Amino acid sequence: MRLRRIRRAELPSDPVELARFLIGTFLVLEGDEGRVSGRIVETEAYLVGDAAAHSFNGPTKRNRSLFLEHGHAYVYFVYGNWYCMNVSAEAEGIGAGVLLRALEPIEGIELMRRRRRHAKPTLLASGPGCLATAMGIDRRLDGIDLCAPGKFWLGVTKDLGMRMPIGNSTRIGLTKEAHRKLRFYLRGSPSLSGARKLNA
DNA sequence: TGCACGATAATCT
DNA sequence: GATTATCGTGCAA
Repeated sequence: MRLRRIRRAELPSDPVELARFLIGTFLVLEGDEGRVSGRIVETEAYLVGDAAAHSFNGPTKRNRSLFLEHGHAYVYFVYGNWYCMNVSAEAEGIGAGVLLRALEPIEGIELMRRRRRHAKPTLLASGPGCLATAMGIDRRLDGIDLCAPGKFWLGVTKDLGMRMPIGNSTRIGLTKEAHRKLRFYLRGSPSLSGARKLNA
């Protein structure tokens, strides 16, 4: 599969549009242990003025990457055990992001399997914490420009723009703003997280 | 104190 | 097989 780096001008600078756009694109990390990549199949948008968004209360040391120009990585540590990542989703200075929740492993499946132990191949990166573990994403990647030359980037194939069956549901694991339907997923993907009825 | 989580166990169909 | 309950873990507010 031939992947090329995405250009920032191709990325929507609106969280909902970006969340939809990223479905079917690829996340690539050329790490010390090898290259891993996967097709993004599940995302969630976190908006300006959204009480569930990490950026809601303004920039802090932790969340400042959310305020970078769209297309940068925001990596954070949660629940004492896992990392999760967002793609920043607005103009510089505006805090919003798209959480990457699941991807279908493409390259480096053996490496992902080692990191994740016993998971089934399709489920190696099913869930935001699993995704980061399988890919080998950690704090060192926070703030990286995913559109710039480097080892961590967003890729697309020739069929960028092909229509895909994208589903929409409520976001997972929230108490605030739980009713908003800001989760997007590739219908029929075997790698989705979340309850069955959310993936209809 | 409360999480943008995940694994295991318990409790269903 | 599928959904629901519980709990550990470290850090920011």
